[in-house]
Formats: sequence, C-alpha cells, structure tokens
Amino acid sequence: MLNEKTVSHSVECGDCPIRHRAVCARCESDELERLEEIKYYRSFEAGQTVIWSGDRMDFVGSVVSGIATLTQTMEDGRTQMVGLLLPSDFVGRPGRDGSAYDVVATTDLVMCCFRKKPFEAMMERTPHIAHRLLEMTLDELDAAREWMLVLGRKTAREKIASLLTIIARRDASLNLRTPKGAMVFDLPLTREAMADYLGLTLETVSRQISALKRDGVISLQGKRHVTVPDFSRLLEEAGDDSDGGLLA
Amino acid sequence: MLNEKTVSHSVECGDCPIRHRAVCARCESDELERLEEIKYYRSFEAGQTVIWSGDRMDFVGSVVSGIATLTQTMEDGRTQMVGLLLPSDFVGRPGRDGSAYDVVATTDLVMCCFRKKPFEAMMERTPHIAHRLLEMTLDELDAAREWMLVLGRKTAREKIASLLTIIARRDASLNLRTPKGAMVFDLPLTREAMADYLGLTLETVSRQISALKRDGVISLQGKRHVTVPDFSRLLEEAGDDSDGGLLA
DNA sequence: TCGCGCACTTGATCTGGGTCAAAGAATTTT
DNA sequence: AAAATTCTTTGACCCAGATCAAGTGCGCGA
Repeated sequence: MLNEKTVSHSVECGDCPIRHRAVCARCESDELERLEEIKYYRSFEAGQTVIWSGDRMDFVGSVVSGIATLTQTMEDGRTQMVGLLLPSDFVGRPGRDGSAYDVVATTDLVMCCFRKKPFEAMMERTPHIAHRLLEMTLDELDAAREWMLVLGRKTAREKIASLLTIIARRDASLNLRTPKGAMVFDLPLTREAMADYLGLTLETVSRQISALKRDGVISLQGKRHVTVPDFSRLLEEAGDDSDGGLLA
Repeated sequence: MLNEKTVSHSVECGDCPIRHRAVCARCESDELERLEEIKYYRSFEAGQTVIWSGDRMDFVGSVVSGIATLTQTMEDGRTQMVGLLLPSDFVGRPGRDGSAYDVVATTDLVMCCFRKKPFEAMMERTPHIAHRLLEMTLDELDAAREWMLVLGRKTAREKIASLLTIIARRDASLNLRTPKGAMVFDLPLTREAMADYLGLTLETVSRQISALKRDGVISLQGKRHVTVPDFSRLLEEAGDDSDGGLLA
C-alpha cells in the first residue's frame, strides 16, 4: 500500500518523485507549474559528497536515482550513518540554513532540487506542501526511532538481519520474486557503510553475513547479490515479528 | 503582544505550552479562541502509562509539567527509550491513528490535550499550525539522529556524559547557577530509565556515574541531585566539542 | 597478461560492558 | 519502630564484538 501510493503514482506523474512526494497527492495543475519553474537536476558520481555537515544548504530536493547517505562524524573519526536516502526520499530542511549531516552519494546519484527560498515561498502559498512535508518528516522520525532500537538493543546478527529487511522492503515493488516467493536484491552498500549504519565494525558485518549464509537464512551470488529464500525467517532473525504488511 | 517566540512568552500566554509551541508564534486571537474550545487537561501519576504502543490515539497534546518517556519494546522484553518528553514537548502524530510507542509518565504528569479530529480540522484552516508542527518535528528528527550517534558509536562513559549534557541544557533557563557558574540539576530518571535511554544496563550506568564522580566531572548530593562544576569538561567527556551556544 | 588496489573474508586475541550476585540506602507500609 | 519494597552500588566473572593481522579474489589500467 505504501508502494502503490509512492512508486506507481510517481511514475505516472513523470520522472521526478518530488512531484508526488511533496505535492501530487492533492495537487492542482498550477501548483505543479510553479514547482516546475524552480526545479533543476544535479548529478553526482559514486563517492562524491553532496554537502558537508554545517555547510550552507540553499536547496531542498529528492533522490531521483541512486543512493545517498546521511552521516555524522565525531572529531576522532568515529562515524554513524543516520539516514539512507533511496529514490523518492526527500533531503533538506525547510527553515534551516545549514546541513546537519554529511550527505554522500554511495552510488551514482541524480537529485531533483528546488532552490530553497522559492520553495519556501511556495510552501507559504500552498498549504498542501507543508502537510505533505510534515507527513514525510513524521515517517522519517518513525524510521529514526525504529533504528534507535536497532542500535541500542539488538545483537550484531539481528542488526544485519534488520538492515537486510529494510533494504528488501524498500524497493520490494521493484524487485523480482522467484516463483517460490524468494526475494532477490543487491546490497547497495559496502560492508563498511553497513557497519557505519549499524554501529558495528566491518569485520563483524562480514562475519555475521557469513553466519547468516552458513545458516541458510540468505544466500549470496558474488559479494552483493542476495537471495532470501524465506522472508519471514529473516524477520525472525531481525527480532521483529511484524511483517510490515508486506506479506499477505 | 502574542507574537514573540520565547519561553517567557509562553508563560505570558498562560499555563499551556501548546499555545506557544504550536500556535502562538504567529497567532491571531480567533485561532486561540478556537483552540481554547477543544482543549482539555489530563493528569497522570508517576509510573502510569499514558498510552500503549499500537493503541488508538485520539488526541494530540503537549506536556505541561512532569516528564514522560517514549519507549519501544521487543517481544523478549528488551526496551529502548526513543524520546524524552519534557514540559512544552509535543506528543502525537497528526494524520496517524495509533501510537507507535509506549508513552509512560516517569513523574507526575500534566498534559494539555486536543481531540485529534478538531485539531486536524483546525490545521487545515490555519496553515501556521502545520508550519509550526513541521518545525517541531524537524527538531525531534535532529534530536533522534543525534541520539543515533550516541547509541551507535559512543562509549558508556560518553553516553552518560551526553545524557547529563542534554538534561542540563534542556532546562538550563530554569536552573540555578552557582556564583562560579556551576550547573545544578536533578536527574528526572532512575538508573534503569537512563540505561534504557542509553542502550546500557543499569549496573553500567551506576558504575559510570560513580566513575565521573570519582574523576571530579560531577558531584552528587544524594542519588539524584547533580552538580557540574565545569560544563565544558562534561561536554569534552561527551565527545562533543560544541557547546550548543549555551556558554558565552 | 601482469600487477596493483580495493572490497571482502577469516583467524587470533583482547576488552568494554553484560550478567549474576550480594548488599547498602532510602521510602513506604504495617 | 520494624518490615517490606524499591532504587542504587559494588564485586566477580564472562562473552559479544572490537582490534590487530593475514590473506583471498576480483576488476581494471598499463
């Protein structure tokens, strides 16, 4: 249900998710026109930094394709990923000047941006946009809090399983399902990036992935291509009984 | 007169923080009137549960006095606190039916509530409210992500120092400062609640507090009353160089 | 085709924080 | 005032995951 609302509709709408995510839900054509006028695209290569923490950020936008990460870094170099931006995710905080995090492209990345000033002006005139952004921000808040449970209380194995669960779900609608219902997807992150997301070291990530493979919870083709023969088994490993409405 | 965005203003406004936090910033008197009509108060005793995760939640509101916590619990009983609600903090998600978390009063608690339906109707009519809520939600999101760094990458000692930092800051305006600039405050949480917030056990919390005391970073009068002789020292211990603009 | 670099795996060892256990201190109940 | 309950501290030991250290395997440019 989440999927049909976002993905399929945004495809109908065109190639730019912001239309749907921020506006389309209840859009009128003149609003779309106005957004169209202040819209532009930016491309980044894998590994490139979109914006550094603390830098002035004069745009908001959303991911069209590729993957970006939000990370925080301590002075001594310890880093924690605080968000994973997949296609259609929104970036930027209306009403704030600077970025609170480093935003880095982990794959080649295309973003659809709006200069912040005109976007905010439009928000003033168009209440639907503020409502849509509020809804999206509440979603992100839920996700962040969910992740606090993962970081604070789950074991390394559960953390890995939780991450795989999220990745599998996030683009479930795009993924192939084998006849028997197995799920197949590619890991969009290096072991190190996974470690930064999970509050682990890359060695522990590697070991736990090996363990899940050994125990038949997943199988790997190459380093990144994952097959999950039984998704509910993976959910169990994640310590999470709910299936999020994905299975039915 | 109802246009200043300060703490003292919310006091001028009356005894109910929601006025300020959600509306007062740019309110007009008829909006206040309408809010007044759908407003009511609820009181809870220390330890009482305000609402269980998953339960239908037909109100939004804010804390007037006392402290509440948001927690998530796994089936096996592991719990993680995902939010700490202090006076003036907002609770509830416009547009959502159920609570995502257990909300528990850790002290005697008074909340100012609005039935959700009329509140949402008012949001539709009054764009300022949606803007204010968006701003507040973005603040909460920042806080949650900041906490992800604490949970994922900080040591037990740093975690304790980080929590003390937050508590000291949160009500800095209300706190006494001794002539020499020391900060004094009461811990509003048990050791167990602190552990749940920090992803630790209560034993580790106790040990690290003892260690900070031994090392002169803090001193305790009784179990709960804390004196911080040098706040920048505490910030250092938290692994956080910024002073958040508090010292000047 | 070689060799270099990067992402990943695996092993050996160490340690921070968890677990289990006992006992103080502060409050409330009887 | 004694007893019970709840919160906290402290000690002894253990283990999950970190750290340190080799390797493996694959892609890519020369």
